[in-house]
Amino acid sequence: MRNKKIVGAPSVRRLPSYLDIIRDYQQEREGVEYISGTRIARELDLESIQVRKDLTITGIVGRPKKGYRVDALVSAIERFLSWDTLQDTALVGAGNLGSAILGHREFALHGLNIVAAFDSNSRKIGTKVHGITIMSAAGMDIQIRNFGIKIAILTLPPEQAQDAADILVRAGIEGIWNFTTKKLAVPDTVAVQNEDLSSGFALLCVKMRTRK
Amino acid sequence: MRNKKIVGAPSVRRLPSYLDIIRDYQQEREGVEYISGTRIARELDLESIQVRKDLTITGIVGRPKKGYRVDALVSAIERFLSWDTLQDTALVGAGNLGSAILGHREFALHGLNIVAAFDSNSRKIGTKVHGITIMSAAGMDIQIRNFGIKIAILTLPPEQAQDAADILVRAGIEGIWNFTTKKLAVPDTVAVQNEDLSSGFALLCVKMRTRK
DNA sequence: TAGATTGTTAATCGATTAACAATC
DNA sequence: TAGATTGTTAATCGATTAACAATC
Repeated sequence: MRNKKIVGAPSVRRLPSYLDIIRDYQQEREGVEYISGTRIARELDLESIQVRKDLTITGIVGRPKKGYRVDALVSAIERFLSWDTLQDTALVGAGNLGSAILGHREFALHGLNIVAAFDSNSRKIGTKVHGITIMSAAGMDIQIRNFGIKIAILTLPPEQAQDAADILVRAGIEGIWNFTTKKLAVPDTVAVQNEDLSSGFALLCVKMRTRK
Repeated sequence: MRNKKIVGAPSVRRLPSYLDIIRDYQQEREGVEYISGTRIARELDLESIQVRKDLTITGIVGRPKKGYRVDALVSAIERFLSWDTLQDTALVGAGNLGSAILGHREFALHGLNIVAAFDSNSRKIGTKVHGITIMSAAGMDIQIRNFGIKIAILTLPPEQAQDAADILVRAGIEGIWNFTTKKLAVPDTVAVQNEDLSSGFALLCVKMRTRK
């Protein structure tokens, strides 16, 4: 039987923010060995029990009264998220959003390493965006196989999303971070994470209305 | 007593995707009067009961056997999200991510109208990004009052986030869409929606690992 | 030691799903 | 009419929070 220990999505989503806090703490107070769940919770305005519960999924074990070893905790979170080695990634669609993602330096702290970028617009091909040369979408499958890339970021017009996904899957991609509004049809061996920017804005609008 | 009917965040988050589907349908089959929850669910790979339940929060009433009136449904969702009139918004921080948001045309379909953009980098001030002139952050409070802007998008370096938030609150901002990693301290009359891009990537990484 | 913190087990809360009568 | 769909009420599932013993 499989290691079918299922972890909750909300917990996984909070881990990156914990990681940021812990690293800040590590830098501010160099040499400090322990950080408590209570402190992480305070910084993020959460309940400490939630932080402790979330951290258990990484396998970290703390010490009563002291907290968690700072370096061990960073390692545990990184390992759990597979961020201990940078994930080589391809960006597909170098428009506004794609370019912004290419230039978002903070992603390097979160395990993301974009090694190739593709676009079908011939005027963009060969140009550099934030240090990465844009390549033709025509040779995408070969390049992805050559680089051995397993993750793709989809930031192209919705009409092209499914075609691109098909090519990516055939090229051996195992995970797609989908910023388009289109639902993708892929084999269930391929993980898809849909990112819908407007859902957050919708929530903000409703919060504002109910606050009055 | 207040109209304290609290609606769930997950339901609100799904509404924009329903809106997209319904509008597509409206365009593809012009003149069609009804769309069923079943159909929306199929497009998005959800359960139809979930779609029906979500739609009730907008106040829409459907007709058994037929579904929901297409135009009434669009209106109901838009009204519920306050997207029936475009929300005038200020963008604070015209870096990579900020510029991408300025150029993201799809937001206009989701109630978002960016009417002013600010940056503290003097080399950017006065230049145009996607048709919007970047203004000096120094005069931000006055401009925001003049424009009567109630929503701000925060896309600047984390160190500057709290200071900017303080200015925005004093300038009469009622909602902040926060793309920085910093937790903001604001009066509880001000709504804040935190957007953490790396949380989605974390989830993708974990999905990929547990899929093998 | 006393007080703070962890980690486990139980209780609560909220969201999703199921069942089904009402309806066109 | 028969079959599809809505909307309501109940059941299930999962996430958050509470309580508390163990520990350093």
